[in-house]
This record gives sequence, C-alpha cells and structure tokens, in this order.
Amino acid sequence: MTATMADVARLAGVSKKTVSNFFNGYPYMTAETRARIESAIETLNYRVNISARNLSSGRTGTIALAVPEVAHPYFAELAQAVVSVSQRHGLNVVIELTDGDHDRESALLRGDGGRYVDGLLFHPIALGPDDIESSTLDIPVVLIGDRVHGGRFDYVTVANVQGAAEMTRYLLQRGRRRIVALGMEDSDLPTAAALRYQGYRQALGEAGSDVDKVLTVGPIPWNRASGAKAIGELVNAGASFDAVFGFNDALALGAMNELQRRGYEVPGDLAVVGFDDVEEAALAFPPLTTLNSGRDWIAERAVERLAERLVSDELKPEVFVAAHALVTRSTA
Amino acid sequence: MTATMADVARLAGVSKKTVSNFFNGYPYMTAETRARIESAIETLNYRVNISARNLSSGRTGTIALAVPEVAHPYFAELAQAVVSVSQRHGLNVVIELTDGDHDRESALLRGDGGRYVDGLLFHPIALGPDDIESSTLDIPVVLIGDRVHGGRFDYVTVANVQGAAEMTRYLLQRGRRRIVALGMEDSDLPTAAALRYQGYRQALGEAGSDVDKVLTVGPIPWNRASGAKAIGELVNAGASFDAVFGFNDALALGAMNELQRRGYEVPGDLAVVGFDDVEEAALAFPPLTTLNSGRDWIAERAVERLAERLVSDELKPEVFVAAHALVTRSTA
DNA sequence: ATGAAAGCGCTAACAC
DNA sequence: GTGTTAGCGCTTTCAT
Repeated sequence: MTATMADVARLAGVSKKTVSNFFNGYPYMTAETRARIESAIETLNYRVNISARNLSSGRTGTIALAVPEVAHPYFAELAQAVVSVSQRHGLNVVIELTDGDHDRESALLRGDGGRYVDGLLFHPIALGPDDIESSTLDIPVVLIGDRVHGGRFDYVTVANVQGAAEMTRYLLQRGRRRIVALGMEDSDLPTAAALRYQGYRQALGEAGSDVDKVLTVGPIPWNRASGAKAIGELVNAGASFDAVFGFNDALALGAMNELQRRGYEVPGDLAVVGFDDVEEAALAFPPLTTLNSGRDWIAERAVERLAERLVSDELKPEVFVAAHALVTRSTA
Repeated sequence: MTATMADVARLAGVSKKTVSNFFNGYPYMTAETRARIESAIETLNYRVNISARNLSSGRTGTIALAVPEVAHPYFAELAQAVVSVSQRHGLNVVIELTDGDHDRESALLRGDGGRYVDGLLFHPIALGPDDIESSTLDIPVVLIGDRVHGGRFDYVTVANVQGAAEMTRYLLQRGRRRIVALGMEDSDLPTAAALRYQGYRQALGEAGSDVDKVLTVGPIPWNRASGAKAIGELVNAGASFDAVFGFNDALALGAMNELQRRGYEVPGDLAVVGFDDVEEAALAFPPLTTLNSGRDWIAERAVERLAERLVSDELKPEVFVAAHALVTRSTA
C-alpha cells in the first residue's frame, strides 16, 4: 500500500536507479527528469524506506550515545552537543540509558541489541578498564568520560587531575586551608572521583599541607541531594572547614544550598566551588566558581572521531584530553 | 566478512529459520539445538543485522522524540522519562533537535528524512494548529506539549490555564496583590505563554483585580538568563510589585537570582513562584514554590499512546491532559 | 544521463 | 520442533 521507489519510477517513466539518484543528490539529471520525479513523489506521497537503504548500503546513518542518564545537567548538555554536532554530520543519534549499571554497560559492549547503529559513543561509569578491553563489539567505539584510559579504544576525556589540582591551588591561594573534598573516592581505578581526589591531594602536597581525612567525603550519586546531605552530616559532626570543593557542580550546588539553609554565608563564611561548569552553575545564587572541563569540545571531538572511524579503519587508538579553564565567579 | 544468520545456521547444522527463532525468543526448541546455536554465535561473534530485520518485518523498533533542545532541564527530564519508558516497551529513541525552528519542525511533519522510525513523539513550539493539521506524515504521531490542540493527532498536554489560575489564586490568598506575569504572551494562539497568561488573568478577574500591563512581561526564550534580564529591567523601570510568577521554573529561578543579587529577600520582600517543577526548583535557595505540571505522566502517556498506535490504526485522536499539583516550598 | 539485474540479511507463511 | 521459499525496497555494478 505504501509507495515504493519502483512506483515512483513507473509513474515518472524512469528507472528505479534514476529515482535513487534523485534522493542521493546525484547531480547529473535533466531538469525534465527531475521534475517528473518530483511530481510523482508528490502525488504518491512517497518517502524513502530507510531500512531498505540501510540493508542495501550496509550503513544505518545512526550512532548510539550511551550515558547513565540524560536528565542530569552534565549529560543533558553533553547530549545536546552530541546530537547537534551529529546532525551536522548527517548522523542520527539514539540515546541509550545505562543507569550506571554494570550489566547494562557490559551489554552494550557485547552488542546485545544486535547491529543497529554504525558506531557507539559511550560514557561508561560502572566498567573498569578490563571490562572495556574485553569488548567484543565490532563497530567503532569512542569512549567519553572522566577516566583516562588508553586501551584499544579512542578516549575523549577530561583533565581530571590537573583540573582538580588547579582548583585546589586556587582555593589555597585565596587563603582557604581546610578544604572539604566532596565526592572523593580513594581508589586505584581511574574514576573521575579518584582522579579529582588525586589532583586535590597533589595541590595540598605542593602547599605542604596534609589531607585531613575528616574533610574527604564521597557521597554517591553525584547530585545535589547527596551533596546537601553529605555536607549537612559533616556540619553535624562538628567538622571545621573553610571551603568546599564539590567534585562536580551538582554536589557543590547541593552543598551550598544546604549551608545557606543553615545560615552560613557564601563566600563570606565558606567558599564553595564546583567542577564542570554546567549552565546552572552560572545561574546559582551566588554564581558558582567552577572549572570548565571542556564538555562541548569533548562532544564535538568524540563525534568527529567516530565519524572518521566510520570511514576509515586504519586509525590507531588515541586519547584526547580536553582543555580546562577556571571560571571564577562569586563563591570563592 | 561479517557473519550472517546463514553462517550461524550452517555451523550449527540447522536452518536459518531456527536461528531466527532463537533470536526472537521462540520457546519451542530443544536444549540441544539451542546450545549448538549459542556456540555457533559465540565462535562467529555473530550479531543480528537489525537493518535486515527492519526491512523484512516492516518495523524499525525505533521512535523519534523531537524537541527544541535537550539541554533545557524540562526537556532533559522529559527525554529521560521518554527514553526510559520506551526501553521498557522495547523501543529505541532517536532524538531530533528542532531548535524551535519553524522550518525544521515542518520538515519533521513532512517526513523529509525518509521513513526511518515507526512513530514520532513531537513537542512543537513554532508550529501553529494549521501547520500541524497539514502534516503529510504517514506514521503515527503523538503531540506533546503545552498547547491544547485537538486536531487529527493525539495530544498529551499540560493543564495550562487551570494550573496558572491555581498558582495565581495561591499568591492572592497569601496577600500578594501586584503579581508580575513573567513569560506572558498576549495571543490567540494556544501557546503555553498565552494559556498561562489566560489562567493568570482569570484568577485576577475572580478576585476582582485588574491586570496591570506594566506587570506583564514576555521574555524569550524561557530560560534563566532572560528571566533575570526581564525582572531587572522591570526593577530599573521603577515598577512596584510584591510577587513574580515565572511561567516556567527557569524564568522564576532567573528572576529570583537577579532579585537576590539586588538585595531583595525572597520571600520576605517578594514572593517568587514557577511552573513545571523541574528538579532544580527543589534545590534552589530558597526552594522554589512551583506547580508540578505532570511531566513524567506526560512522557509515559505519550509513549504508551504511540505504542498503542504502532499496533492499531483504529484509534481516534484523543487529548490527554496531565493532572497538576501545587508544590509549596519556601518562596511564596 | 539512465537502465537492468543482482543481492543486502533477515522474517513470514506454510509445510513437514 | 524445524525446514523451504519468497520476498521486503533499496543500492550497486555494469552497461549503454
């Protein structure tokens, strides 16, 4: 019942190939032919069947973006950038939600859903390097994320250690001495939490300060609610501190919110800083000092790298590290 | 070079059909056969070619979600809910960004990209009822949004007029008399802006108050920056008011931020309320009083309705209006 | 600048 | 429970 290319060809009095040429922008065609085809398409209300094209051409024109969630501001802004760049490259993007779940992340690298995209942009958070190396997926994959990895896959990543060190140094320069590391993780795995914590320790070390374990707390997940909760508990426990370094903006914003609620002045009584520079950081009250971790560049680089891999399989794996920049606003 | 189902069948010593059965969860199969197939899949590292399945079955198992942008908290949370519900229904979601652009929204309803999804979930903001009625798309479409429309398509929508009236009444009850309508649009088109403004006027009318045009401003786009800017200009112009009703949370939050920056106390000097109840409303300082407009229900209802339409084409167009609820927090 | 024929890898209908 | 046969609607190659 739905019209096919053959129907269009018949009505226009040309061959299927010519209609196909029309849709694929093949330039050599008489205006006459073109007009007949256009009119046939119009009267039949014809649309190219992309499934047929995909089977025939061996490509889908679609990539998957796999993230833990998309409601989180960081991932929402990442997804926006990814989809937007992809559209410019003529690629569709399907969103896969992993929920940060180990099994769902593994399933992606096993290609459990079947072969339905040309490539995968993947921001894992539950998988370790070994899980990742053991992938059996046979389409191009570009990893995005906080971790520096550098195995069989391309990796587009944040300068976690340097960024966190820079932010910590900034606080130290401003005279802050007792800095809460909110979101830390003491692990050898290259997670964002561990790497940012490493940068924090490094900067303290340079300054000749010791890490006070009382001030290092690791709320999970990294959202406002857990930031608020963790800092509240720290205050309740009687900890003394003069700055809070949230390992992402949500943690920092949640903490700031809770501290204000308890009557502290920011930055008068306490400095609060974040990491990532999501949009809401600029619009908080007061506007949050944070670190731009290069999210848009990451999205663009990752899509472009994947697009290159779609075309060539000669590429050696590379690690791309985004530039970062301190964004000083009002909270420190 | 990539293995096909025929290769698997050959290696397992069964027919293609049996392998197909395996992948489609057909239950009647000896454990023996199943094991042979599994082992063949393993050794060949075989993945189902979804393009071939799609062509053959006439379905893609994918729907498109078309929104102006996905970085905006409202749409990010909507997308999260849509993708999550869709996954439960075994559907993939590709995100289409329209940027609120009239041409790009029209293109979607013309099916310009070809037939690549089974259905479309569409949140238009630039199209009028006429544009929408003139769609030539021949796949199921479910419209989402602020506007109550009710034409050839299903519509899942927010109770704009009632919600805005309820919020305005609430402010009046709390003794606020000069309420800024931030985001209003004086139009006959059923836009969110016009409908919420209509609710605002209605509540004022019930209370015997007149609308003071000075207090109705319509910043665009509906984000924090324009909310901040608009309220700043109002203050600069010397307007006197005791409450701000932001027609979405971003406007309200931006306005609150700007007012705090200028030294006003919220809610002491001024009440501020929003609309939508995005996550950040709860986490602002102070937490924003707003109206839950039923976003998650909308996502769920829309996906389910689309899923129903994928199966049956006997359905008459319906309008589904989400329940709303006042969420009283600290700002009014 | 356009046509003819083959085939992409699967599912569907029906047979056994 | 499993096999056989036909396509699904395009793109591709090669010809003209």
